[in-house]
Formats: sequence, structure tokens, C-alpha cells
Amino acid sequence: MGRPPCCDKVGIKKGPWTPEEDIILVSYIQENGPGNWRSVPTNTGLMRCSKSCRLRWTNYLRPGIKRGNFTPHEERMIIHLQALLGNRWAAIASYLPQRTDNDIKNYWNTHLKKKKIKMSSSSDVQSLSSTTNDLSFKGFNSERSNSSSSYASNTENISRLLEGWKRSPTMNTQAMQQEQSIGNEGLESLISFEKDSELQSMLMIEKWLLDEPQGSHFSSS
DNA sequence: AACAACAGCAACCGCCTCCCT
DNA sequence: CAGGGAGGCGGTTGCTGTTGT
Repeated sequence: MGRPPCCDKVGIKKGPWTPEEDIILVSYIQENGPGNWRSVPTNTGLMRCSKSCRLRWTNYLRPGIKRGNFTPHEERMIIHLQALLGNRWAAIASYLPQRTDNDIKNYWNTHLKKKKIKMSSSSDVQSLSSTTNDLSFKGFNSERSNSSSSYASNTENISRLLEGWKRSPTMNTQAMQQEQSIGNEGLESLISFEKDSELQSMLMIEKWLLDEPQGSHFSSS
């Protein structure tokens, strides 16, 4: 309430992250593990606010993040989960561990929302889910498939830097645990989703979600 | 070839929740 | 128990690249 934004401080840098800043942040987290974001700018000398550091880490530098085109399967997951959960992107992202909530949100806003509006005029969500697959092959994925901004190339570089770290024994068990804490139940659903027919799995997720009071599945964060 | 319009995405902002004191 | 602070989340913005004219 009335609290000034953390980024209002003088000297706090805003805007795109440079590869150098990325490396500093990654090295720090490599040493200390994610968390205690407040201390990151002071300990690293980064002229960024704690929120900015956390966002950069969770959305781009965190190991295991998949970038690039969404698969038709992922698309269907998002569409279905969005129908079930609404715009709870973090909850939706917990079912797609390799994707970030920001990524999913962007993808929804730029691709799927339009498609849903278009499709909903002629059919219901169920048919949308099934037709999405076809649409994906009919050029949906080909849209700007090669869009590789300077950010992307930077991220690739960072990813390469991280390759060694991921395999290193010190890979912060803390970080690993956080990765895994995304939700074992969600992951199990995802795994079974791959195994079973998609419809069956979706129904399972749906049931699982609706049986419990809303939000109880995603209480841990 | 140049310009305008559009689309995609990284990052910021502000509110909310949870936890610690 | 209340207040304050840190982290988390969703909405939104603005920059950059792409496409169309």
C-alpha cells in the first residue's frame, strides 16, 4: 500500500539485459542458488532491482527452459488448461515445466487468443482443441518461425555457458529442487498425458483440478 | 528502395499473498 | 495480532524485426 516501486531507486538500470549481466547473474546463482533476490544486486554489483534479476533468471537463464516454437501438443495443453484455469499462467506453466509463465502468456496473447476468438465463433472449445492440431500444421507454426532476435542469440550463448553448469555436481541441488518443485503431481499428469490418449489425460487433469478446491494444487511457490 | 503497419516478445509495473518480526 | 518487506503473479508497455504497399 503506497509502497514505492523497488525500481524507483536512482541508478537502477532498466531495459534489455546484456550478456555480461547475464553471466554475472548466472555465476552468482551458481554459487548461491536462486532465492534471496534482495541480496543479488548488492552482492553482484548488478545495477538491477531484485525483481528484474528474479524475472531474468526464471524466464531466461534458468536451466531446462525450452525456447522456440510451441508444439501442437503444447498448444492443446495451453488451450485446454486456459479453459479450465483461466489466465493463471503460473498454474498453466506448472504443467509445461520447460515453458515459463511469461512465455505461455505471450504465446496465448499473440497466437492462441486470436485463434480462439476466431474459432469460437464457429465452434466450441472442444473442437478448438482438436482443430488446433491441424491449424498448427497449416502454417501456424511457420509464422515467424525463424524469428531470432538478438536476445535469442544471447540466450543461446548463455545456455551454452550453462551446459557445463547443469552437469556440474554443484548444480545447486537447491536449484534442482526448485525445478522439481514445480509440481510432481503436475508432472505426473504430464507424463501420463504423453502415455495415454490425450482426451483421457485431459479428462484426468480436469477431474483432478475440479475435485479439489481451486488453488490448493498450486499453493506452493 | 523506402516507408508504414503489424506482430512478437522481453521487460516493467503494480497489486496480492505469504512470511517474518 | 499487526505491520512491513520480499517474492510471485498477471496485465501491460515499448522496442525490434518482419511484412505489405
